[in-house]
Amino acid sequence: MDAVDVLDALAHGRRLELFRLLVRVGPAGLPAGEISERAGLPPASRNFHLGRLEAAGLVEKRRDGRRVLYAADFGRVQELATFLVRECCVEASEPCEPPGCC
Amino acid sequence: MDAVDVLDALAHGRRLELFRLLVRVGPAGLPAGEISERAGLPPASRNFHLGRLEAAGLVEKRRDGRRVLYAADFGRVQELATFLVRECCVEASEPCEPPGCC
DNA sequence: CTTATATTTCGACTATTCTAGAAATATGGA
DNA sequence: TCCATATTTCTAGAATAGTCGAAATATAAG
Repeated sequence: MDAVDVLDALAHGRRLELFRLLVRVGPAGLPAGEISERAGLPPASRNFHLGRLEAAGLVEKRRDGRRVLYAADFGRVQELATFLVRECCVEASEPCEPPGCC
Repeated sequence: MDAVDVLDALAHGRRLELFRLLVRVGPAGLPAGEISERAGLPPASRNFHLGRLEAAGLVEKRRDGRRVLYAADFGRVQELATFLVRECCVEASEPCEPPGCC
């Protein structure tokens, strides 16, 4: 996993909004058109951002007739969090007690 | 918490490297000069990036004599992860089973 | 006060990302 | 095939972020 790609994909107001929308909707996902409506994004911008989320592995797309559905990939977030603190305190001189760490 | 700020702060190769360095070192932190050495970053760039991490609440700085020590704030990462999937599947039509979610 | 060391701020240049209209492509139905 | 609808790709200008040398600022010790 390239953590920078995942973080970069989420580090944008529009994309964070899109991702959280898909998280709320669940595995069923939403068609691209409805995503545009609900997020107030023109098709070109919507595709630009969904494309980055997809490249980072945060959303998956599948075709359903003439529509394309996008859905969030939840596991990716968990992976990310564990990666960030993976080597916590390995170089620390004193024992490490902060919460969410070791 | 402004999740975009936290994500944006981490969504950069240099900054991710800096943060993980401070995570490894633990709460004791490192002086700015040593951070420059270990990360191979000139002072101006180092400060630019540490400043963004600090603004996002991911690192804290404290003065120690003529040095300034930077240390990671671990809790922030946990907060971030729970925020990202907080409203998971609240709009889903079918029950939601993916791992790391509901 | 003067000097040496550590860190921060300034400034200008380069590179990347965002945005969205318009054109192109794909699908399904009559 | 022809048409309507859904989505993607193209394109170029605007906005934002990154880089780092050099100057400015802070701190401690003699």
